[in-house]
Amino acid sequence: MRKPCCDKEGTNKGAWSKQEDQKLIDYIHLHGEGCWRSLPKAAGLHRCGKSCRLRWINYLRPDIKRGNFAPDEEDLIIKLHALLGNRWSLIAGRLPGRTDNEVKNYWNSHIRRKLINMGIDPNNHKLYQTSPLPHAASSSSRLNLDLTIAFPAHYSSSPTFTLAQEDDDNNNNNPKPTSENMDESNPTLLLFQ
DNA sequence: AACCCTCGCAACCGCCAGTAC
DNA sequence: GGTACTGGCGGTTGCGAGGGT
Repeated sequence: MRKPCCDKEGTNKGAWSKQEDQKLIDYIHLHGEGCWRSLPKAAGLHRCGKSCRLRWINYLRPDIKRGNFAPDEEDLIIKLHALLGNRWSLIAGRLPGRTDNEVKNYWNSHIRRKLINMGIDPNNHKLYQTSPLPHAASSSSRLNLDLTIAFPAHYSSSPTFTLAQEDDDNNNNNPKPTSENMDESNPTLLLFQ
């Protein structure tokens, strides 16, 4: 049996207090990131190591960009999601200052709904066969319908843009990156640099 | 004013891959 | 090669805020 990542007894859960944040920041400034399992004890925090890591990565890190996503960031997320699927950490890696959790939340709360309203299946970026909403057909007509994948029209003219892989019918809604298409040298992803 | 509902976001959970022994 | 440990990831949950009735 796998041991739990931490002793659940005596560890705090839920929202972090300012004091806890400060302890974590101070400790990482002094000792750097890493060894999350032993960090809570060393830093005097009654938290799980995983919880500390998450708090630092998603909220306390100094290089985090907070606030609304710019339109170009949103476009990039849509494009990357079409290529990579729900690989949020990879997508976030292409968005400086954004975290995987933030991108994931933004996708689920904003972009996903937006695509659905446009008649686009957010899972595979294809137009719905039968529109889930009455106005979906007219909305989708604003897109370039020549594309199998329904990217915004201004991407369709890019001569360098190619799909990582074709969707083989309905059993592959979230194409996973292969070692080949994850390669920095792959022209598919070079487009986004 | 009180209640209900929806939404956005922070945080948790469980699983998996990599690594050390 | 097998096992244990750790970090990282994606899915999901829970809570607070804000809007509507």
